[in-house]
Amino acid sequence: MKYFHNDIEAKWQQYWAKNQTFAASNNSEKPKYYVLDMFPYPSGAGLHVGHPLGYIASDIVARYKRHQGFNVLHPQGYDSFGLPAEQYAIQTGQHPEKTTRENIARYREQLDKIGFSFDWSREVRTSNPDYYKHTQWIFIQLFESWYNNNSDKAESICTLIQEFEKNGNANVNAVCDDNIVPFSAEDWKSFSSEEQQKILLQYRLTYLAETEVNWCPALGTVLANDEIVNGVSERGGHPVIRKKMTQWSMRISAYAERLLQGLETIDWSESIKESQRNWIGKSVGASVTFNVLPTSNFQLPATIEVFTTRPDTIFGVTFMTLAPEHDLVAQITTPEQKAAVDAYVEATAKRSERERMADVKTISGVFTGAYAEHPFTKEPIPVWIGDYVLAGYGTGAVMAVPCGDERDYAFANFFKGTHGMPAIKNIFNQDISEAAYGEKGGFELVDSDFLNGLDYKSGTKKAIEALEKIGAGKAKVNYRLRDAVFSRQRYWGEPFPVYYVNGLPQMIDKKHLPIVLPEVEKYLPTEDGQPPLGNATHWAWDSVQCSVVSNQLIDNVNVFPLELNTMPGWAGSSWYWMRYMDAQNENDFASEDALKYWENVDLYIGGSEHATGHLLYSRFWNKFLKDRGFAPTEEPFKKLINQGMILGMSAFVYIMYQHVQIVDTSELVKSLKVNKKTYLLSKNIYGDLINKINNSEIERIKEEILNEYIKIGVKSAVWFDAEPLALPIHVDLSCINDITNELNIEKFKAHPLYSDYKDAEFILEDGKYIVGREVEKMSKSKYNVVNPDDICNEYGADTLRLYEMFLGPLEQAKPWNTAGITGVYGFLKKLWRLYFDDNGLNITNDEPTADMYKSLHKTIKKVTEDIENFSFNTSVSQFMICVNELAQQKCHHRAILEPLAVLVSPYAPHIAEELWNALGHEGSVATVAFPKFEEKYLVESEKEYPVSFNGKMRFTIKLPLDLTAAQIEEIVMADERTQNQLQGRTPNKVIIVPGKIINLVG
RNA sequence: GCGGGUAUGGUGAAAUUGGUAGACACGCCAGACUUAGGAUCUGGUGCCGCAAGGUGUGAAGGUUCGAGUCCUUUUACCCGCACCA
Repeated sequence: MKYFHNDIEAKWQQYWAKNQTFAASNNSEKPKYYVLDMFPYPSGAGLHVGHPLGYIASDIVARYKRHQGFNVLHPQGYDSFGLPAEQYAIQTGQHPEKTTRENIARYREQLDKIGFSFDWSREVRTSNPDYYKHTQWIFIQLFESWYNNNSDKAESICTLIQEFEKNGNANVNAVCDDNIVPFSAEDWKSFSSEEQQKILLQYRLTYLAETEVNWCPALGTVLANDEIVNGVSERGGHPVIRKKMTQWSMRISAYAERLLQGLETIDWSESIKESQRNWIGKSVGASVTFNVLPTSNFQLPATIEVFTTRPDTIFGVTFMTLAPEHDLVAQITTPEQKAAVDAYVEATAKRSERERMADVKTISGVFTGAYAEHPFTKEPIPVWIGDYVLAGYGTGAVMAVPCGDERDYAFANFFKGTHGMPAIKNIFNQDISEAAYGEKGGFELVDSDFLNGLDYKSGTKKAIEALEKIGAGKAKVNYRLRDAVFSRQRYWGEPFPVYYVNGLPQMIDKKHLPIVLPEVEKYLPTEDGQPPLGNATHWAWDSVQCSVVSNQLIDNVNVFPLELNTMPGWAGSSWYWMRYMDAQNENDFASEDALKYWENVDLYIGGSEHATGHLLYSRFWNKFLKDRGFAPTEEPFKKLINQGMILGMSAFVYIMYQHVQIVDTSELVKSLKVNKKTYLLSKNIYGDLINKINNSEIERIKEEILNEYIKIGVKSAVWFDAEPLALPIHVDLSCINDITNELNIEKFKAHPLYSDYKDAEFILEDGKYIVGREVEKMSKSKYNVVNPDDICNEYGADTLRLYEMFLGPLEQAKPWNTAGITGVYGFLKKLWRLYFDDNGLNITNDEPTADMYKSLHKTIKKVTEDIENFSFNTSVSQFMICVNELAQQKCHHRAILEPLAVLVSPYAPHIAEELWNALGHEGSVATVAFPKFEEKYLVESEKEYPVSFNGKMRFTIKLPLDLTAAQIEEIVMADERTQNQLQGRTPNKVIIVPGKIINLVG
């Protein structure tokens, strides 16, 4: 009986689906285990072999845990709102819902083929109204909450209103907007409802505010900081500019410290934790206020607040610098400097974020003409503006201490001797003639009044105390983490459950959710620049009927306009793991019982590209929901593993055209295109060509080409080698033999992509056309994509699963090479032959030999340890060793092969089910107890000792393990091979570690 | 610049945590069988050398009886962040 993977796999996939084998129960006596994959965005391209890598690993863990007696939750779903479907809709007019649905169907088909043990009854789709109704609800909760620094958690906005009514805002210690105006309880009560709403917006965890946002004109939307990479949009690489807009924001900054501290409690890779720490960007220092001295045009009292990590250098302040966008710039600039300052501010505004970033080395700035007063010395300090100071960090202003800061140093030197730039003050007992002294140690403060003689630590402490005493500053912790912009001017996203009364946002009550995405004719922004939802004709809120009605009914009395923005891509993915716990719940995002039972994710596997975005926002929402009593734990993902990328092996052919540049003996002939013929060079011929090696084929082609030129009238042409002669182009993998790297010329010529080369001449080596190979990222445009469906059809899902694991450590990037797959395929066939011969089942009930038990138990031990350590590649090796040994031992013994079938089932579930059934068992192997390792089968009585001389292994000697070191020494010294090695010498030292090694020194 | 990571045969990689470097595979070489297949099986395969032997984990030092593993210095590549005050 042969191993037919196709029949077996189809059969068991149907069985699992029909019997709901992997449906998790929410009421179980078993301990719970929650294994989660980062759910995919269903793109039109479908899956390639890189995508399932993490899913296979998590599936192995899920299946293993079931064997270990856990109630396992292993769900899957789709992050189905997003830009690509919408861009496609804009181009084709096709509704994104339709393309998304089709893409999901294709994904599902591909996933099913690989035999994952997902509980599909819990599938989620973020674009499904049944799902986003809860996303909208969470948004409302954020709106109805504020962050109380005293309790260090989010609280209902009601508690804030009560406090306002009782005591005004004097005692409120909240994370809120900067420009809070103090008011009393009486004030609050006297405010109109609208005034009260405006004040509350300054405290809410999601708030509407005019802020500087990243606007991407090409995508027609704003983007969050994590959606911008190197100054351009992450999706599509379009430029991004700064723009002031009224947008929804999430007060994630309230959670900065908890997001940072929480990292200490979770089992994530150090690099991801570092990324998050970096993104949060905590710095400890002080805020210092400087009074601005009056000038002819500016008399009002004003202060500049700065943040510094070096309050100890306060006496080194030589000047101050404001960001060009700083609010005070316009007010304090003197008439004499106005023209220069205006010009500079304008020029800076024009430069894109990217230009400003690319151009870090150029120093620029202008003196405002104004002076601030040093808090201690009362000396006037000139105030400059410069674009090296970022408006978005700290207060957008710095106290410049050139002797201790590289950038201040460079700035001071650049403007040295110009109006408004004093000489650098040095407050370190260090030489700063060449560079600033940036270290936080190894110095003593000088010329620093009461700080003289102190170091960084004590100087900082004393400076802060002194600043507090005179009311000019205080200790402060600053975070780089900014509040996250939450509005997108796009169609394909969650609508906000928000309508506007007099421009003030009102939440729609929970019982009217979901607010369903309206139909629009066009997915583009409206002509007057409104987001795509501005095209909807049925998009107004009737606050009496409590339903969405036609825009024509808007009267701003009962019927109001609805929000036109939609939520960003990360809204739906910031809580989805909780929905899986109770995916069918219609009233709540999940029931209390379900949340309490499943708690959080035990193992989360996904790509490292989500290091800052998804993982930070998810932790934020989880913490918020925890504060408000809706989420069970402080951190959502206990352990995180990032799978490495599977890279493609691109193939290349090398084209040589005839339109190369050649030199006429009398004049230069520029890129004459003869265009008669194209040559395709085999890999090594191309190599010879670029290495300028004489090769008769190349010489022949050169001559042919030269002859063509001569035919069109070029006299006595010679080859000009400096020109690029040939270039590589990607060739589709379907046209090559993966093992021999030989091009199938017939297939290549027939391939629609390469019709241009039908008449090309193929320059072969040894009668073959060999393609070049290179490791690159797997992508459609590089024609190096390997489809898992093809692998499943040819070798089977079990082979695919084993091979993906066998490639190397899960977290490491590694190239895919289909050629190697025959190794694991052969292993499965060999495994099969332990159970079956040509006549069918071939199993004996005889007692196995000690060797057979040893092979089995060695494997049980290794595989168990490997799964616990997520070292899946080494278990596959161990399976191979085991099967090789058992084949050698002619093992057909039930007592060995029964546990072996269970052992391989997490990795190769289909064949395991088939073997388990062939052995006479009913039903699925999925929850059969995992074999237990027993030490007794591995106990050895002898050991093959390596015998080394001066650390070099010379021979081995087999000795009983119960010998003492002295006995071993005696036997080894008596051995003639020892005497050969020693040649009469006596070793100075004999090192014997029983059970390990023997080493003779001297 | 800062932070994280990686480096071992022709290739993917292993190494019980300081104890026989290269397990397991791919590829390659040789052979058996054959319905001549990209099947199956056997043996070999780090490099130099006919061999004895030498040499070998990016490089250079060090600790140790013994180092891929620990320490110091250094190089290359990958990933993140980047005028963060």
